[in-house]
Amino acid sequence: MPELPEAETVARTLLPHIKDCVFQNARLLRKSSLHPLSMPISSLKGLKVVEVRRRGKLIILDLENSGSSSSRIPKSLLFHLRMTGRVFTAGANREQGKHTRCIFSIAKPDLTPFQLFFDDTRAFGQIFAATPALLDQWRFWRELGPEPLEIDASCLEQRLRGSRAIKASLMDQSVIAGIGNIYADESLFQAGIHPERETCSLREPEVEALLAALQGVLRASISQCGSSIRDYRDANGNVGSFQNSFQVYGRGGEPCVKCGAPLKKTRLGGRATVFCENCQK
DNA sequence: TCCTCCCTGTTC
DNA sequence: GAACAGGGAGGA
Repeated sequence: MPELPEAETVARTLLPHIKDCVFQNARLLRKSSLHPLSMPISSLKGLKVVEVRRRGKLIILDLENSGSSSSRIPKSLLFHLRMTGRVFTAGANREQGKHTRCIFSIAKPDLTPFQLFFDDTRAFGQIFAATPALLDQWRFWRELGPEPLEIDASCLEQRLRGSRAIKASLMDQSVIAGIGNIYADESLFQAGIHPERETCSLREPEVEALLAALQGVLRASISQCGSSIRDYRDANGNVGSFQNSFQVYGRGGEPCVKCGAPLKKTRLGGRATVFCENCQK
């Protein structure tokens, strides 16, 4: 389930492959894999990749005109991997797979062209070719919250208003960006906070502990190239290893690493939720 | 604010 | 052959 650390890892591993490469042809194999607000992918032809970065769970390729003519409006290509999306490069001869949704052919000037694949088994992921004006029309983008690794506790406290369950707030991308089910459960456990606590009931030290846990878990996962449950791979096809460090996610019924009591598994907001009733209040 | 749906492979 | 995995859109 690609969340912030996985998107960060894909962006980092993709960059050296495609920096300074120019988009040529593109083939969209499943219409619904293109965001409805997106420009046609053919409009990327002739654009050069100048940067690959991440915002929340989104992977963003910044593009600019490779020639001297035509418009200077910056464009970008965004990937949202959702659960099973994968972005990777392959040789010019690689055939489309069963779950390939889009193929871009790209090349560095005067070098052999190759391909940028977007595969997605469950087809929830989307690509979005955009100008800044188009992105502004996308409500999700407009309302995307701040990066959790760049905020302080007072900022988080301000954003955690209202009476919702804290886990629902953490996973709300307009509150903070990039947190999904795995890192919400893991950070709440580390901070000793019950996932159903109302956000407005959290005291200042608890918010500080929560942010510290969140940032610690995200940084640790990034340093281990993310978590691979089954589908996730980086741009080189490698798995991450943070799944070996999970303390609660996917461990319902197993003993708590802190107190030994069996971890409780419930559903919260339609999502599987695992926590320790002893350690999380 | 909460629920259902989208989608497909895996597990029970 | 049903349950489950789950981010976000859209509706109740």
